Amino acid sequence: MKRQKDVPTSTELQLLKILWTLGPSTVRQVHQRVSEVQEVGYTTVLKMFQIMHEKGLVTRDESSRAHIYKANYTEAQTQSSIVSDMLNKAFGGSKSELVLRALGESASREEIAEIRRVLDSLESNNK
Amino acid sequence: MKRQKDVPTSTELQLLKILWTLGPSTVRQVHQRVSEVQEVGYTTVLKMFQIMHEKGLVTRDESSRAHIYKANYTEAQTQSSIVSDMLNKAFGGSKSELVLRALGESASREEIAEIRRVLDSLESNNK
DNA sequence: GTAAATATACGAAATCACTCGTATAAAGCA
DNA sequence: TGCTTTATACGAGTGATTTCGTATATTTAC
Repeated sequence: MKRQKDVPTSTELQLLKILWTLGPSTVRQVHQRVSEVQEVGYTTVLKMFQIMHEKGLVTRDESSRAHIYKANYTEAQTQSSIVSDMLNKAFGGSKSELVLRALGESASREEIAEIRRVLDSLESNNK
Repeated sequence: MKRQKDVPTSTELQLLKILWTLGPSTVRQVHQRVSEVQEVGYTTVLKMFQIMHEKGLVTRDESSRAHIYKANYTEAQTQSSIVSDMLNKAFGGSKSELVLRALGESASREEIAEIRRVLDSLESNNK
């Protein structure tokens, strides 16, 4: 079996997003951010980071008392993993079908134009 | 919180795919299909369908002894749910970023052309 | 220098996904 | 008729995710 690098769960992704925004952060900093939106215990966030650390989703600097956590993959890398996983599981690898479902029903003229620009740029790069 | 209709798990998706291919089927029929690829107990598949029935992912006809299960959503509807869920969780709703990640690195000229055709067709329909 | 605040570690509970074994009932057949 | 096959129901166990409380250590503040 081809072993896909583990895709982060929803909760993990939520925390990673904060790390991508704030940069390397302490648990307290991240907890404060999460708390603006949702009530959650400090130790819950701590535990999540410990687990994410075990999984290799984050690295940490333990040199000060409050450990500093850092995302181990960029947002782009993580998004690529997620899409690739979904492409295999739900679309039989068909990228055009994925795009069709992403846009179907609700694509604005704006969004379509934006995607054309993405295609143009990909095509000129991959000469 | 906006309640997203529940997205099927990987295992559920695997069984749904078989229903989409075979049409309404008994547990035995689906189990036979799954067994071609992977060893799994009959009652495991049965239980999965019972759970999927509770969740509303499938309906069933109980008029004969062997119940006949039927996917409650089309493959296209399910793919749309999955993409929409992912779009929210990982891409902040940005469809163009999703496309970029789906294609980045590994898009063939072929695939890009196919996606252009999808865009053309969407644009002519949504006049 | 002692009390309060703040840090990590750890264990445990709740829930879900997935697995299967066993009980029981219905059908098929010799 | 009675035995084998085949169906559903149900309970339970494992592993992963997410939650938090408590223990303990360190730092800060008075």
